[in-house]
Amino acid sequence: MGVSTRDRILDTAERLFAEQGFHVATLRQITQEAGVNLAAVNYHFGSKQALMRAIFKRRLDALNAARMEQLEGALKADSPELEDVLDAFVQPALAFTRGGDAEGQRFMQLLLRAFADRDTDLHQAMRQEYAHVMRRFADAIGRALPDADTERLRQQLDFIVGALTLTMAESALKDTRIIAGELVRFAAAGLRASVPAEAQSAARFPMEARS
Amino acid sequence: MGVSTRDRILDTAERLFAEQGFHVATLRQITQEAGVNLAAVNYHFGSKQALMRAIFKRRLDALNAARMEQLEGALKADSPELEDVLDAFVQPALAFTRGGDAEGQRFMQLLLRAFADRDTDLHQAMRQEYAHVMRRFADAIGRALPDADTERLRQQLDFIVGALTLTMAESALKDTRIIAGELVRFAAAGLRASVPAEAQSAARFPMEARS
DNA sequence: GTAAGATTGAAACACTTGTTTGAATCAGGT
DNA sequence: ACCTGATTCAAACAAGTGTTTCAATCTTAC
Repeated sequence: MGVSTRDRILDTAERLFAEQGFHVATLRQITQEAGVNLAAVNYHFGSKQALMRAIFKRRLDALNAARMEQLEGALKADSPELEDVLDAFVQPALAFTRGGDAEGQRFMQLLLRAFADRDTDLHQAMRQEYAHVMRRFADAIGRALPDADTERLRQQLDFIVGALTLTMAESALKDTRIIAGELVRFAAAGLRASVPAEAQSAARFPMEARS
Repeated sequence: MGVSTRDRILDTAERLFAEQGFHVATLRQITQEAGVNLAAVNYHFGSKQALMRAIFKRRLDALNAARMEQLEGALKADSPELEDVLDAFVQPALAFTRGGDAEGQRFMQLLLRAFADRDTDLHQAMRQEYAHVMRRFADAIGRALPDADTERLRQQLDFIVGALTLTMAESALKDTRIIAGELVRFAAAGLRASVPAEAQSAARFPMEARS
């Protein structure tokens, strides 16, 4: 049978929130395009805000789970490869749903809006859910680059999040895969450059003291 | 003498739009905090939308002008230094107004919202104004890295825009200067990595330290 | 089959929004 | 002083918002 009312609302609202923003997309538009009654949103979710939270939770949980799973694979090795760690962060962002890349990009647009909306509870909730995963990835990158400064890694991870979110949300759909690969290379070089050159060579050739 | 009604509206609306977003900040709140009459907005600007456009024009013109001026200085040299070009892009973003960094950060928040608002005329206008400057910077980076692929440079510049906009909009105010420096280093390494190694060493020693 | 609960439906509610109006006030020139 | 246009002001307007209400309908279990 057809999808439940609840799911139809979730899908349609996600699309319209991403396209138009939370305050521009109205409940009347959402319920009309979803083919459900206006009151259904308040019945199933309680409020428009709660609907937004439900949308976010559904996607963010899936995204984080996919990231953690791929990260675990990358960390199997004794000294994980930096590019594999970055792949685990970037790749799931564009194909973490059964619906293919389109849904992934749509959620990136939503995520970008959430980043822009400081001082909202949604922003806080997202940052909080993000924080856990970010810490794990910062640790993983630290294992791939043992001599890097941890605090700086955290900072640079924010750069990567910004580059990923904005380019994924904005780029043409067909380019996302290529862009993801480019971003991994770009970020890997940026991260490696922050490790002091002496430390890198000193680790490999401990006897050689360079000026 | 007090500031004109028009300017008071401009300043207050810019702050509230950045803090709360275009649709959440109401004309009644703006005019009340600015200490002017409600109808003053429509009298001086025509509409709420037109007010937003005026705010954007004022800042974006100033930002672009500051960037182009600093870029011109960096391009004085025969072979411009990559870090100087990136500085010309990043530094004006956080201190391009007489009011200091706070206004700069506030506009970065506004810019982030504009990026998130695809399909609006404001987004289109911003991208269009941005496009010109971006092309100039892509060219300048191309001069600093003669063997780099132009198309890829354009792409990587988008990474930098994303990293800059999101981190500047989000970070604590006092950290912006440090972050800007970090971003320049991070981006320079990422850009250099996309140039084939053989081409690099053939050109010169690219790793020379920078203060 | 029928009672109980979950879900849908149409309508109304209370409120806020951006905008417009027309009179009152101000500024500057002659 | 006086006129003319620019600006400010309080009030109203029309439209749209999220939410609530309560009856109608559909599900499910006994």
